[in-house]
Amino acid sequence: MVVRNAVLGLLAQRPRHGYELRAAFEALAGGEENWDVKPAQVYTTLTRLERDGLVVEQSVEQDAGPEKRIYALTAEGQAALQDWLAEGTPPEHQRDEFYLKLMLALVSGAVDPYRLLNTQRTVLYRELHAITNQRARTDPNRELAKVLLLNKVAMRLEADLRWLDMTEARLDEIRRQPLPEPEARPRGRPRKGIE
Amino acid sequence: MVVRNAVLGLLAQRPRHGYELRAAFEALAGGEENWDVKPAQVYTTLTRLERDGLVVEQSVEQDAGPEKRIYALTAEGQAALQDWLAEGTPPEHQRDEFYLKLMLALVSGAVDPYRLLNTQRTVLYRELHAITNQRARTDPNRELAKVLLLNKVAMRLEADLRWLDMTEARLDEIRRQPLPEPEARPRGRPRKGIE
DNA sequence: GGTGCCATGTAACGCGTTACATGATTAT
DNA sequence: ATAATCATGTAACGCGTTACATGGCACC
Repeated sequence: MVVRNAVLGLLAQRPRHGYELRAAFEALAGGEENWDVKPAQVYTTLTRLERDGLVVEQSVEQDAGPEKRIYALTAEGQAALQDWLAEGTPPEHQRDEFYLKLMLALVSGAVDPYRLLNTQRTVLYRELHAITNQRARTDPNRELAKVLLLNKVAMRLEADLRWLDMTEARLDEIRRQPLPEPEARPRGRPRKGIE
Repeated sequence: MVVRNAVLGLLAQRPRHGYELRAAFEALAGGEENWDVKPAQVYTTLTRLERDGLVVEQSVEQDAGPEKRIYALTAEGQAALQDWLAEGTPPEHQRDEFYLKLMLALVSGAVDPYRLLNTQRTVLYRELHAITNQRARTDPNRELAKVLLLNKVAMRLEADLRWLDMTEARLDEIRRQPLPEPEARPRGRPRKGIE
């Protein structure tokens, strides 16, 4: 969904061909080490967008090199882009992988939960360190956008690290708790009216 | 990937059938309002896990009701689970949707970036408010795990809100900057040796 | 008899990845 | 030559969603 709309946004700026879209996307998203879009995705996305009438193949250029299929936004495409930009962006799912992993470690008993927390702390610290270094090497006068992105990532990592400490302090309490057993719910009794 | 491994974790605790897995997963992950796994995903996941030898169909029970196909972990499945739990969890992609949206608003000129920031601030505040209320209604003695999850989400939202303020303060500077134009790169000249 | 829960699936599609395949141009 | 960049795709698969389909049981 994000890539699809990003393609629309870049075509709103000016018509482009697939290869160019890929490069432009990665430049905006913070470089290929951060968000690597595969060619296959770009071309299939363009095919679907054309099929859905959000984009048209404007022309095929060929100036000393391979042919370039140039796409442009349609009115429908412009509208779709505007809708997407106007919408609020839902805080990308609290489908939290690490939290679940910790819970599964507790119920399955397969690994030591304290080891899990320590491993994760190391991962986050390393990542934070890498991000901080990268930020220090980035010139805020020429690449302010990138610095802002790095700040966002760093702030999230710091929040997650604080959470790890908090959670470790409470871990013994969680272990003493019975974990939720949903199959204990009574059968066949409607429960809608209660809530 | 997460659901797949979560299924392994729940089967490590004890053999279960699909419907039961779904309920158990949602109980662990913080309720269906937070992470809703569709039946289709559970059953297709089980099929693939069985095909890959991580899980076997142990038996088919039928005690006064529909039949239940009960699955159990294999040794391979146990090993796969342990690998997953032992691995660090990569900080789920800095593929940040809102950041990209903001950049696209700037390059496409389709909407006012300040409006974007304000909309997002409202979204995050509302979400934070909802989470805080939910946390206040949750008994930390009976559902400590859920409280911890809510804390994590709240801490991230607070970090994102602080970032929004920071970014708004810098927005005029970003607007004055030329955005990266990757197609300005010279053609056909190798660039690996430079980096 | 209707509603709602228990329990199982299939089909079709979107998004994303990996691997494969082709062919032109340009720098060394 | 050969390596790298420019430029386009197809095929197969995994994950996830929506929609559809089936059937038994329990409660009112």
